[in-house]
Amino acid sequence: MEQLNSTSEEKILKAAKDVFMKYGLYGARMQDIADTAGINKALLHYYFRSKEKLFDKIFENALHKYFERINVFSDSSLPVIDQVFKYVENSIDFYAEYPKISMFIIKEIEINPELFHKKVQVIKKGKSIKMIEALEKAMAKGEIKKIDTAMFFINLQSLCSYPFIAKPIFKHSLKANDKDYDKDFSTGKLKRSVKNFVESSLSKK
Amino acid sequence: MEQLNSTSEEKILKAAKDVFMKYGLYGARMQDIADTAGINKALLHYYFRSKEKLFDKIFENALHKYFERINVFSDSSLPVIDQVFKYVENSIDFYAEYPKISMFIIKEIEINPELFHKKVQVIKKGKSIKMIEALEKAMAKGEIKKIDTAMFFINLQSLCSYPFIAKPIFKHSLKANDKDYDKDFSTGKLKRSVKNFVESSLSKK
DNA sequence: TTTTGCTTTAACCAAATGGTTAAACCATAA
DNA sequence: TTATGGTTTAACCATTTGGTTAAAGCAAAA
Repeated sequence: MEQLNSTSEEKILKAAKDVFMKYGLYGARMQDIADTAGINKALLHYYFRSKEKLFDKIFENALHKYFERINVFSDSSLPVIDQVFKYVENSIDFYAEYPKISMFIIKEIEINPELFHKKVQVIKKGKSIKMIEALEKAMAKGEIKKIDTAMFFINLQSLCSYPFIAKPIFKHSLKANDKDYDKDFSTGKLKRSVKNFVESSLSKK
Repeated sequence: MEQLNSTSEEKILKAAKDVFMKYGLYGARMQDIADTAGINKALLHYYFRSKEKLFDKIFENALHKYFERINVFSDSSLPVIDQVFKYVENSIDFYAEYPKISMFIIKEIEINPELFHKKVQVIKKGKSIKMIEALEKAMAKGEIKKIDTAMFFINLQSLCSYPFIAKPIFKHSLKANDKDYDKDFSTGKLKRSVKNFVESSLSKK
């Protein structure tokens, strides 16, 4: 659990990430973070003056990672559909690696919307979502079906991230059906089904 | 905020639901619940002996409501696709009314999986998901495409519930695109796009 | 070796937290 | 009117919480 080859500060950040993501700002306990990091509680306050300061760092990291991912969209010469395919692959790989990140952000927005808005303004600085822009261009050129791009974006995000968020529920619900969730739910299968959705949503025939 | 025409017990349950759903078991404060209910903190312990007992009641109610919904599937003489359409409508109406319910359950499973498993066993008693059974029957009869029913179920749940969970994020992300989220994101529009997904996933041609 | 400066700790502290208690309140029945 | 029994409260209590402090470790420079 405790990585020996890392500094106290790194151990703290790792532990804080885990504990804050599980319990949120209010639910998390400094003692819990200290124990998880395998260090003294006073050392937390030596490196990060307060709970809020430490949380801030974790939350900011999560926001950066999340919005970086959501806004990557290659502007290569490939057809838009293939670019969306690529986006789906990257997204699913990302959520497989950080399954709790979107829940964490959503939960904390609910509790402290002002903090979120302030921070996101810094991160995004008026940038709009590249994929939506690309889709609208392609639509204007008649390369894809006429669709509601915002709704398409919402659907896509739903398909890519909810399976990881709700894994614990699905695991239980589907087990009753005598299927092994972890076997059924390979990211490969998910990618294929989301790509099917993209295809039927965008492809003209 | 405080409903005058309700007993103290009802006021407490309503307040506890709100506070627990927002902060979780650990993050919630009894004083906060008392204040929200507009009553004395000692009265909480008069009606529900402890924080855990009160939480238990709220969590159980949520589980019941959630699994009741997820397993309703009419066995009328309609074609399966129409039945799935109906299911989509009901689901989206349900999540519009209780947008935080799935997040609440997911979060608490993460923290206390044993409690969840114990409670769900009581609620579900070996029942498997009716929709999946119906789809498999229809598939055997050749009425619909050959699909992975479990994955279809996951996709469907994702499309129906994530938009409500992630509303705060989407609201922000899409505003940059100069669109009014609440106007764009009517449940009507969502229903239509999810039905499109159902159609293209199940319909044979 | 001694000094310097960063790191880590044990022992505290004040405030907040879940929970208790005994008394006050208040409608109804005797 | 006066018991009666459920309801509500203020005043507490023990424990936990975030946070501080002063001293101890400890590696590298002098």
